[in-house]
Amino acid sequence: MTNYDKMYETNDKYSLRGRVFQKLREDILSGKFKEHEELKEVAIGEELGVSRTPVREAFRQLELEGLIQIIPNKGAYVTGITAKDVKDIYMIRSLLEGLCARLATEKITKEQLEEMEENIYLADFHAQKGHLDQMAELDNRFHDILYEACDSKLLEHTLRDFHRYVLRVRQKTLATNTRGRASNDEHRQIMEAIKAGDAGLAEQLANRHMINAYDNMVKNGLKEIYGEATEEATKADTGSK
Amino acid sequence: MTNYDKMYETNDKYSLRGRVFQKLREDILSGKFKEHEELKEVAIGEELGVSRTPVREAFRQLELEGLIQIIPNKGAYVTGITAKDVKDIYMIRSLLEGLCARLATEKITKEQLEEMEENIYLADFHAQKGHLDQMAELDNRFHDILYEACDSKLLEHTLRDFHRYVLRVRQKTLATNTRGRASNDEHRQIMEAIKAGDAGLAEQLANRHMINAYDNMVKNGLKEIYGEATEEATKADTGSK
DNA sequence: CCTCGTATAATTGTATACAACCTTGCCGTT
DNA sequence: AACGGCAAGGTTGTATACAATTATACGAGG
Repeated sequence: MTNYDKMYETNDKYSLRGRVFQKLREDILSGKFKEHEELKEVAIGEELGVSRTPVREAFRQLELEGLIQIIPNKGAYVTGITAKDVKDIYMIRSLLEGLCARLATEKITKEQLEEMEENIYLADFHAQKGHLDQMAELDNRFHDILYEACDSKLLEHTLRDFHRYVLRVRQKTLATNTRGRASNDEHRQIMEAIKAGDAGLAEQLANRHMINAYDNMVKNGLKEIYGEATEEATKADTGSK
Repeated sequence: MTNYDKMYETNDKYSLRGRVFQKLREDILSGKFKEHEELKEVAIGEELGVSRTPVREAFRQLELEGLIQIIPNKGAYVTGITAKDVKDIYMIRSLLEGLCARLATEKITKEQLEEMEENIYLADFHAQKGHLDQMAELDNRFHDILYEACDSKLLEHTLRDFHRYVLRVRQKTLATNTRGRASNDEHRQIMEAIKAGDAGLAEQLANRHMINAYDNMVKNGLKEIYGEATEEATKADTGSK
């Protein structure tokens, strides 16, 4: 859950710790740091030109976000995502994105709805052109709009957490053009349901959207990529008891 | 979401930072620190006999758990829970506890089921006697068992976070004997559905259980207690822009 | 009497020094 | 050659010192 207010961002923007935190999160999610890689305080501090203190504090945040795992007196390691984790996240997200869409139907503002339409329109264009990077960006933004529109700081923050968490995996699997197009069609349906004020339908569609996204990932070989991460993770665990 | 592994606990148990973190969390949830109260690093450090460093790191964890809010260069303040927050949490929990019960139906172990039965049996006893403290404790434990039984570290951790978060409120509102008894009856129904292997029913019942709990809170005057927290929170926000 | 500015105190942010712990590799023993 | 202990190096944990920022109080000016 963590916190869910704006202070958070200002906090991250203007303090060294915040900048280190954001940098490291970015690097982990983008895959610059690989799974189970060790993060050393001094090395990162030197690289960013700061002392260990802000680095350590950033580590604590990363740990709470689930991106790294800190083993006392030993080190900080990038956490691995197992195939089961991804499955669980999509199960949870399916329900919560549904709830979010339902709430958004009542609370969405005119501006948000317009940005959504624009987003879908643009995504159509990029789908035709085969611009995968832009597609991914627009997909992120679509869900972000939805999160904002539900008018629940808590739900918004929770969904954002989960969304961020699977970014690493999604980058590899959404990169198929056919799914990108289908996904955008589903976005359109959700948007139309919200526009029509049909909260129940919007919920159902958002629900389904997640399930489809997951099914697609499984089809494209999620198992092969992250299937064996489980053993390594457990191995790391036993080492510290 | 935060992290969801066991290291977490060992981490908290054996390090100063961990102990400070647990102590402060305990104190906030138990109400020793009131809402919007300022937490000063040196004062807490002296009280616990540690330096500022572990206190600061504990603060970062508490912030990520949503229990305090850190305003840069200003201070750390205990976050307030608004009535809307509580409502949102129960909406989310309703879905996720349902999912949890559904999954648990497939995955629950014999030992867990037995502990559940014992829990309900004991709660019946304490309900008769009017032992409110024990009732609350057993209620916590019932849900914990369910979280463990769903066999999803992620869902377990997420639900635990939310559950912890509303503890502050629940302490005051579950303290009515009639609700305690009704709640335990609902627990029994959920348990029986799981025992019978009816995942759909278990999900529905757990779903309903949360809604009932929330409705009861509203009836018992949740609004009056936490209604005005919103203004104070926003006031605190604007001060830092 | 009120307002604004400045100086001082208090508090957090960061850097660094020291302590505790873990890892690693060498060496001696078996 | 294999095993175990011990020492040295490295890494994290904690404490403390210093810098930067913010709050407070006091006084000058209107």
